[in-house]
Amino acid sequence: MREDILKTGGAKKRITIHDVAAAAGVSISTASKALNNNGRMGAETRERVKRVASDIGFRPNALARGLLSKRSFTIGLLTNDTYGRFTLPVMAGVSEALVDHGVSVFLCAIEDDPALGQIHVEAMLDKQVDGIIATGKRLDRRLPVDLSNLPVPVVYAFTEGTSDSVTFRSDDAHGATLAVEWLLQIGRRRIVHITGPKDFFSVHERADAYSKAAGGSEAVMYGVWSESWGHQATAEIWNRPGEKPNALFCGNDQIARGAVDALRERGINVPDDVSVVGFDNWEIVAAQTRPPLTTVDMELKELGRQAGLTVLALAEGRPVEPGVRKLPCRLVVRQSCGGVSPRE
Amino acid sequence: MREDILKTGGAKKRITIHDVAAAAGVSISTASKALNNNGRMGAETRERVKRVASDIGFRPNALARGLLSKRSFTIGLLTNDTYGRFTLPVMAGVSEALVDHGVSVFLCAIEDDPALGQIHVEAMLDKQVDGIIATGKRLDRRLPVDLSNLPVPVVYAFTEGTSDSVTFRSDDAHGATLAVEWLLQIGRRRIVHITGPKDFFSVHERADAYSKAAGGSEAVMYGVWSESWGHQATAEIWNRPGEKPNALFCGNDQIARGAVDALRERGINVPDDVSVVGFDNWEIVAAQTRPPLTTVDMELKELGRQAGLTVLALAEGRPVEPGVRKLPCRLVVRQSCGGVSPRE
DNA sequence: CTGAAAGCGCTTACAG
DNA sequence: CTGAAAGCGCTTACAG
Repeated sequence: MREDILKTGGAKKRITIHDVAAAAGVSISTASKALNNNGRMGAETRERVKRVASDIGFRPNALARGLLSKRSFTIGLLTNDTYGRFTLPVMAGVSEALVDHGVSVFLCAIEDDPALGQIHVEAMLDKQVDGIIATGKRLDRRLPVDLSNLPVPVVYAFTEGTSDSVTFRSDDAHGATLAVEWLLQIGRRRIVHITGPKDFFSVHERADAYSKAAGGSEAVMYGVWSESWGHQATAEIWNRPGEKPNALFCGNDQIARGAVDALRERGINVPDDVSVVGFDNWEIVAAQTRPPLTTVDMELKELGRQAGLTVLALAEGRPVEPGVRKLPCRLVVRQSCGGVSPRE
Repeated sequence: MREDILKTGGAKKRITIHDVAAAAGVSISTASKALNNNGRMGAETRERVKRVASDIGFRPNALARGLLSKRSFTIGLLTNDTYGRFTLPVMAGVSEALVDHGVSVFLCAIEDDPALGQIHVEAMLDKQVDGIIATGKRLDRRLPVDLSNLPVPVVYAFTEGTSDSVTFRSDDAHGATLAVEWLLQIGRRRIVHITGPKDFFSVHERADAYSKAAGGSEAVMYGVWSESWGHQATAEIWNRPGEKPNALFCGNDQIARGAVDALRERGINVPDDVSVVGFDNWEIVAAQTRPPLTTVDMELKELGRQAGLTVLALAEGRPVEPGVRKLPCRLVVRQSCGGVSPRE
C-alpha cells in the first residue's frame, strides 16, 4: 500500500555551485566566474569548471540570480480574452520572441474582474517580473486594472493603452483596404460591407477604409459579430428589390460564413456569382467554410513578437519611443473570391 | 525630444523589509516575524509593524522568499496544443484553482518540437517551479519531452502520462453513453455514429460505448475530425438505399455541424426528422450551428482545476495516489435533438 | 518580548 | 591567476 503513494519529487537535492566548486577543486567565486565567462583565470581552469558543471548537471538557480541582478527573466501576460481567439496568437508570438532570451511568461487570465486583475498584478510584481504585456479582446477597451505607476514597464498589445506607453495594434484600415482593393482588382464593383456593432472602434476604421476604397458604391450594414447576423443581412439584401451586390466584405469570418451559407441556400454560387471576404483569418471558421474564406489576417503573432521584444528592451533599460504602432494586415487568399491568386 | 523616450519602469526603488523595520523602529527580524504572524512579541508591536508595512506599500520579494523556502509559488503548464482548443479550458481551471494559493502559471507552448520542449522544461526548472502540468491535444499521445526523473512533481492532464504519475482525463465512454441514452430517451432508435480517425483511442472508447448503449442498431462511420467529413458521411447515408437513421451521434462538434448542414441542404429538419448530438461543446461551433448543438462537454476546466490542486498537493509533500483518473462528462442540451430538456 | 547572526544560492568588487 | 568577503531580501533558529 505504502508504495502506491506518490512521494513529492522535490525530495532529491538540487546541485548548487558549491557542488561544482568542490568537484572542480576551486572556490565558489572562481566557479561562478568560470561559468559566467568573466573574471580572469587560467583557460584550463575555466574549461575544467565548465566541464565539471555540465558533468554533474549543474543549473544555476534563477531565483538566487534574480535576487542579485534585479532581473527575473520572467514577464507577465495579462488578458481578459477568455476565449483565446486573439490572445492565443499574441501569446505565441510573445513566447516565441522571448524564449530565446531565456524569458518565461506568466499567463494571467483576468476575465473582466477588476479584483482578479489586481490579484494577478500583485502576484506578478511579488515575483519580480521584468515587465508586463497587457492584451485583450478589443483594442478600443482598457483592461479592468490600473497598470500605470507600476515599478515595471508595461506594453499594450491589442488593447487600449495609456498615452505615455507603447501600444501595438493592427492597422484595421489597412486590412479593409486590402480586402476591397482585391475585390476591385478581380472585377467586383458592387461591394456591400456587412459588419459588427457600431460601438467598436475597429468597425468604424474598417467601414471608413471600405468607403474610401470602394468609391461611390458603399453600403454598410451594422449588426453583431455572429454567423446569424451574416446570414440575416444577406437574406435582407436578396429579399429586397434592386440590383444585387457581386461582393460582400464582411467584418469578421463568422459573419462571412453566415453570408456564404445564406447564399448557398439561395442557390447563389460563391465565388462565381458573388465574392465574399472575411476578417480575422480565424482558421477554424475561415478554413472550414465551403468554399474556404479569403480573409484579412491581423498578424497577431507578429504583434506579439514585437510586444515581447519591446518589454524586453524596456526591461533592459534600452530607450523606446512611446506611442501607438499600427501593424499592417495581410490578405489570405483562399477560394471565396475567385480571381487569380495575388502573385500570379 | 528627450522626454519622448520611455524610461524603464525599473527605475523606482522597491520597498524592502529594511524600510518597514526602519519606519516601525524595530529590527528586521522582528519586522519579518510580525508580518508572518510568528515569533512572540507585543501585540501592539505586531500591529504597528503591519500598519507601517501596508502604509508604505511593502510587498515581500517572492524571489528572496523562494530562496529560503524552496517554494517558488510558481508552476509550469506545458502544452503542444497550439490551437488552444483543449488547453484553454484546462489552463483556465488550473489558474482558477491556484490563484487563491498565490501560485502563478508559466505557459509553455512547445508545438511538437522536442528541442523547444527541452528548452522550456529547463527554463522552468531553473526558475524553480514547484511542479509541472503537462497537457496536450490528444489523451493517447505523449508530449515530445521526457518528464520523468524531474526534481519536481509532474501531473498529466488530457495527455498520456507515465504509470507512476497522476493522469487526469475525461471519461469518453461515459460521455458517449450520456449522448446515446439521451437519444434513446427521446425516442430515437436508429442511431448512426459518425466519428474521427480509428487511430484515436478516444474514438474507440466512444464507439464502443455507443455500441453498447445503442444495442443492435449500431453503425459506425470512421473518418476525420472535420465538417466536410460530417457533411460527406451524411450525404453517403442518405444517398444509399435503405431505412434512414433518425439520429446522428457525431464524434465532435465539427462533424456534427457538417451533418446538420448536409441535412438542411436535403430539406431534412433537425431536430424534427433527425436528432444530432456532437462532442466537445466547443462553443464557437456548437452554439453557432443552426440549430445550436446538443453536445457532450468533457469538463476540461474542472479537469484543469483538479490537476492544479494535485500538483499543489504534491509540491507541498502531501501524499497522492498515482494512476489515471477519469472525470465524468456532461451533456449540454441545446436544440439539435428536440425532446424535453433533461430535468423537466 | 526583541534583536544579532547565520544562511538560502548566487555574483561582484576587492585583496592577495 | 585565485579566493575571502560582502551582499541581494528574506526567514529562522538562537541568545539575551
